Amino acid sequence: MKLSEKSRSRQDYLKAILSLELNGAKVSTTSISEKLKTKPASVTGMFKVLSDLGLIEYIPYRGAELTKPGRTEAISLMRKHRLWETFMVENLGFKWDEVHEIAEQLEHIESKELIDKLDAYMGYPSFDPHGDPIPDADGNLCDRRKLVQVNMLKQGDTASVQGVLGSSDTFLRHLGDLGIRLGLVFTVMRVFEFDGSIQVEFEDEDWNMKEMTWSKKLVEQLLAELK
Amino acid sequence: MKLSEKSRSRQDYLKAILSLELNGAKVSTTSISEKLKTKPASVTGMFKVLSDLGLIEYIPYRGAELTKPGRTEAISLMRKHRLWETFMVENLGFKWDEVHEIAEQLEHIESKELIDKLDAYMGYPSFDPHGDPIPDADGNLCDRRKLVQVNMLKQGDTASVQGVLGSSDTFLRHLGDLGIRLGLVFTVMRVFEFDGSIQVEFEDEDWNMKEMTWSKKLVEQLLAELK
DNA sequence: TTAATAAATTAGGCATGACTAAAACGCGCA
DNA sequence: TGCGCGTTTTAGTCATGCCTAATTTATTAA
Ligand SMILES: [Mn+2]
Ligand SMILES: [Mn+2]
Ligand SMILES: [Mn+2]
Ligand SMILES: [Mn+2]
Repeated sequence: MKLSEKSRSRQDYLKAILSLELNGAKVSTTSISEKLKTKPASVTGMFKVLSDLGLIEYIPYRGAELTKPGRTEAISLMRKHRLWETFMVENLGFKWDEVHEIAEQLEHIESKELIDKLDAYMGYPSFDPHGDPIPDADGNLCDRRKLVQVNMLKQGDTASVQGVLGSSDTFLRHLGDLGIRLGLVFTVMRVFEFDGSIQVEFEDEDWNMKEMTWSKKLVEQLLAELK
Repeated sequence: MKLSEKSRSRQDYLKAILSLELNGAKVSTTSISEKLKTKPASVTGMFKVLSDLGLIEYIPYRGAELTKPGRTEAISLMRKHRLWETFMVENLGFKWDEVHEIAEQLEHIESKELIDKLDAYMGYPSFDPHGDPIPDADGNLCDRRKLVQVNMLKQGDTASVQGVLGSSDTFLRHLGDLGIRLGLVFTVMRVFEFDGSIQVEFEDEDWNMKEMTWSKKLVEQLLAELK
């Protein structure tokens, strides 16, 4: 077995494992195969490779866990992913639903100098366009901003959109269609118990006050910061 | 054979073929294998693949030639390579000898939107940090700036450093060691017939006039624009 | 305690893109 | 015309990472 080899595939597995661990979920071959759109049998094979490389602790039929080096690598990938996303949105003018797939590629560029200089160039941002925290150059990961799901808000609350749960492009695109963007300040006018939807009021791009009703499904995935 | 597949390997072959064609050299399996640090037998294999994909015209024992689609793809790679190099030097503060290897990775990122927005962000630069022209979004490649090799200059000529021949990192690093950078304005004081070296005068970073003797090997690879 | 079921692993293949060694080719020169 | 040598291709392997199908294991319910 050739040690010390990096590869896009291995790195995507490490990232997927980290993501499940951060959610407190069990890292099974099935859960990983769903995330990466492969098959459980393929995951078993990769678990062996990563285990031989010392990047995960793998007990057959029991699941996997990142080792110190594995976690370091995974966090570095997360850092790169989020910094590139931030660059694309803040500097290049992409919308927040357009950058995930491209960052999925950019995160594999091997150069610590590059990512650290990009970080400095942007002034060391703390959060990516989806509200997720960006690990610093030493791999320190701060908590997600103390945000609340919008469905927890009560009538009269004023808050600003600061993130989303998950990273579904269709959801982000839907938000875009409705004119919901990061930083949008809105006030909860009414909460409908019947279907869990809420009526909100906010200023649109043309400075006009606008009323809108957000569905239960939408507000459950939308994160905001209370004013 | 799975058509329509992109891959880093195939793309590097296309770039290597384009580079040889632009130099007017014959595209043989040996020449490509030297450029890519593979073996001629491997090149034969890849020539077949690229030929099946319609990206090159390949006649066994005769060599290869880019087709229209192949050339388009290769020029797009060249565009991406040079734009990323420019970004790293102009925006991130890299030196011109540090960016080639990283651009070798970045050029494979698949996203026309990304590279076009990066191009716009930088104000549509025409030349990369090594003086090479950057193809535009439609694949139009203008000529290299009409530069002269420094060994062709005569006593009393004043010129500015605008590029290098080839892309050897050791050469670029050597230039850096001597304080020779893009845009440096210098005057030829003497030309030594004996060994082809020339004595020049220029202002260093601290605004002091500085004299230096450049070797024949150095000035042959250094390109400048006459004032 | 055992049987059924769901999850995970093994076995066997395939595609890509490298490699080495051996055979075939093509071109210049006698 | 034909020989010789350097170039190129072919043949056969290997590593990676994916797949499907068959088998094994863990867990849960009877
Ligand atoms: Mn990725
Ligand atoms: Mn993100
Ligand atoms: Mn490359
Ligand atoms: Mn260049």
